[in-house]
Amino acid sequence: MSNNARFAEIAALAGDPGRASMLNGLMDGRALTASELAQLAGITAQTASSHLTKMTEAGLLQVEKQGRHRYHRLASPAVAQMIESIMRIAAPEVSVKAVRTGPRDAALRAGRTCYDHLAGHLGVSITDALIDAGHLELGIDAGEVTDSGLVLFDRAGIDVDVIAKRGRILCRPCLDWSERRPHLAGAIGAALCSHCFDNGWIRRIEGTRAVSVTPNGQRQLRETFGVSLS
Amino acid sequence: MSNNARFAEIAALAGDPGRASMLNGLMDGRALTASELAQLAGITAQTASSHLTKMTEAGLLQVEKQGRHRYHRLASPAVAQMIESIMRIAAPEVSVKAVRTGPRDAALRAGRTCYDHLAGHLGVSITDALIDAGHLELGIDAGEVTDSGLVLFDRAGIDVDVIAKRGRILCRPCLDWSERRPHLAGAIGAALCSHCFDNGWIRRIEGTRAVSVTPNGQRQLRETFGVSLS
DNA sequence: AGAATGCTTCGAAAACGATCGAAGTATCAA
DNA sequence: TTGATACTTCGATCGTTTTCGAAGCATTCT
Repeated sequence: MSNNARFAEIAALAGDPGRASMLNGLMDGRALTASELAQLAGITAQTASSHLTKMTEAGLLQVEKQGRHRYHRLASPAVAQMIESIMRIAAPEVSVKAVRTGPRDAALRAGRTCYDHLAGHLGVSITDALIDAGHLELGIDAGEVTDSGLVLFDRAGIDVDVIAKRGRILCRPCLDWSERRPHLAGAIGAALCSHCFDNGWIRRIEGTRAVSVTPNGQRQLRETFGVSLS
Repeated sequence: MSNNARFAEIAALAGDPGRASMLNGLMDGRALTASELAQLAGITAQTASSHLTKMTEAGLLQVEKQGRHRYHRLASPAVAQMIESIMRIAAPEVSVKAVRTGPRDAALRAGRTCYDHLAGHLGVSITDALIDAGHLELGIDAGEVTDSGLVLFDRAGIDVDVIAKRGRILCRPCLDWSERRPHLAGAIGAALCSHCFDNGWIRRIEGTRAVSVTPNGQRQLRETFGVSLS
């Protein structure tokens, strides 16, 4: 198959509403069953199954069989990045009189996971606080944790040395589609996200990839990282 | 229109072989006419016109009318990045007994432009030379020009200060689909590419985005940047 | 003015892919 | 073993999209 045909094939896979919904649903890095994905996309199990087969064969997804369940997840961070980059083009301009499309959407804008790190107002706020304090440098395409940042993370109980050894880029920016500004991604972004979940600072809003900040989380984020969520 | 529907719409646009060819043809940042794009994609002018209209309406392309010609270009670097990210997923694994699919393909692998910077063996070789000499640090997701690199570029006649002020990321990596390793992109990558063209170090191979290195270019690249093209 | 070029619009034919009901396989539970 | 759940495969239908010939409009050339 020619290179170009394969390009079109991959893009076309993401270009079906049903499949797009499923890919979106997997953007938080979780592995979901075929039924869950079917419901999420609003299609029958048969249709979903056919879609999932195609996407798996094309290398977009990975399946893990576990008893009578089949867990599907994005095949790699590269796939998540592809989805993000499409989302960035697809995200409507944030107009002055932007239509708020409902409470569910508002929650997503407030805070959500993006593959394995934090996004939305929450993610950008944390990122901004780290940059303002000189712990982080972040552009649209590249980023770096400063020495003071390394100290800070270490003090917070996030062992950067261990994380850095996993052969994954430590620190990279990810352009937020709702805020249209970069937030922290990469291994350190993922570690920070886990840390927030593990310590009960944030909690997932059932059935979505939106997250809410607990009162304790709000305090801890302010005290540890200087984050103020307006 | 829901967010998800628009995502699917964008991806579907890239998911047609004809349109994919055209987008690929525009990846070097040039603006091409509708006829050129039609020929490139191997379709009739009518079909191309319909495709181009759709992509322009969706915000993927920009048109510039000039007399009886209509020049089409990618609407933004973000679109180029989206295409790159899809290409990264679509690029077949480089197997040991990879099939060389012809001389035209070989030329592309040897050297080409990628949006506005250099890619292929040429691009990666330059990038490697800069990294080896300590002028550049580059990962898969992030990169930085070192102090010695700044001096080097300045001495070569590339004014980094001026470039840096254009509000574009100075230095970022771009994963090469043929070499599957990062090459230099961002503003400095674009400047370096222009510099090579302007000084006659490289020349575009008519009708493709492949470039050939002139004998003088080969010498200059070696002397200035320590590049050895094997 | 008349002819040629570049491109778009219209309309019809053909191809393709999504969808779901029905039936089949695998796993689990009791 | 029996029944339920999770998922896949098959087959037919139906809607969408691509495609290109033909005709139309705009611009440039002579």
